[in-house]
Amino acid sequence: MPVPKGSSLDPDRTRAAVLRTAEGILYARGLDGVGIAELCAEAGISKETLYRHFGSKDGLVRAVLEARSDRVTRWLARAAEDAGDEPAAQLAAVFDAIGVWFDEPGFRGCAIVNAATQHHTAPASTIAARHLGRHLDLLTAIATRAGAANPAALGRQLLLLLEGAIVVADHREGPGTANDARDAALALLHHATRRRTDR
Amino acid sequence: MPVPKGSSLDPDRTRAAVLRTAEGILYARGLDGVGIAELCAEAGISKETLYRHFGSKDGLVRAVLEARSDRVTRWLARAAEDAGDEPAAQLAAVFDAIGVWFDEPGFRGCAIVNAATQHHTAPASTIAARHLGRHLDLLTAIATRAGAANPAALGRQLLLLLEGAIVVADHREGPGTANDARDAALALLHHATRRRTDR
DNA sequence: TCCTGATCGAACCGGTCGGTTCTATCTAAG
DNA sequence: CTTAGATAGAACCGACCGGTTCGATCAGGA
Repeated sequence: MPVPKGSSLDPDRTRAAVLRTAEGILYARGLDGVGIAELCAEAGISKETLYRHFGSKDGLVRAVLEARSDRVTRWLARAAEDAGDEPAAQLAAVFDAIGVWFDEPGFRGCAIVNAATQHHTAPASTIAARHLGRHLDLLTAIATRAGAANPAALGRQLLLLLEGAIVVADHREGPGTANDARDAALALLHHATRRRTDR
Repeated sequence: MPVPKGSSLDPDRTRAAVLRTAEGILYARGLDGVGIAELCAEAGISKETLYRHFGSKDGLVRAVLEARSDRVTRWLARAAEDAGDEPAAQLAAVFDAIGVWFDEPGFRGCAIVNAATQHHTAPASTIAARHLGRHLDLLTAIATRAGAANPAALGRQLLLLLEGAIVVADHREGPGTANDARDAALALLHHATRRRTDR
């Protein structure tokens, strides 16, 4: 038996389920590649219910992107944590994690960056800027713990590798992109933490 | 006096002008952000003329992206050539060139990659893969001339920096992105060409 | 028991889309 | 001069869009 017409058993559960469904479809087909009618049908709710929950398609997109950014950020931070206390190991773990992601079926690049590319305006662009900032924070923290001479600069360089790897993995063949990024990241880390007397 | 109704003075000129106009609008507003009616109006041609020249909106997009890829590729290669014979100087020149590009008003990231992100299908994705391959060729050539131990690997790493810089410059504030990429690129070059005995 | 509110399903709205076709008109070649 | 081809401009097509509204239906609380 499908869903009856009356009140849902749990509004928060419904909302979360809608977000999860919409996230998958919007990621796979793009922000403009799917209409709200189809999103509602896939999520099993009516347009009126979606409208009350999210106000508009833009509101739904905003909620989806924010949830996704939160989850990705936690996922990367967790990957670093689980790699132990060595900064170099943490950095390698981050790039190994995205390597696994690249190989997953349906990989289409970073959903938040893609959204900002499609709608170069709020809310997507705002969320994307914050999303990159979160990645930068993680990488800069690793650079700091590694004792880099200029942790902020190294963090920004590592961010370039992270985002570049996602773009290249999305638009080019070849499974080695994450490994290339990891090698480059470790080389930069090594370079930035090298003692002056080693030169 | 606008354009009369009869045959154009030069079909090739007209086609090139349409491509130039369409490229600017499609880059600024996105593939789905503008209809062919507006493109025709801006280019000063009728829909029927555009249809005969390009067959469809997809055909127009393909022609625009191919022209853009050709031009960008020549522009980067020229930047490297003009920097002299030193591989390190050529590499720095490439990233300095994109730094100038980042600061131009209306910068919106790489038009080809953006298009492939919006329409994750042919022709955009095909052209994007080839576009990245062209960049890779240029960077690998520099790595080879620099005497890198593994020029192919270094080229791929440099490509990550190039594409990452474009993405970060597009979606984050701050004017130093190209400099960060250049510094990282030179560090990687240095690392890859370092003699074993220097370690 | 009887409301109140949430929900579905469907119809509807104005607008835009890519694409097609028609006619009047102009140019350039024969 | 004649004619074949290219063009502008406009109407038109079916489809889809995001968003709104309405009635029927159902659950849970008073």
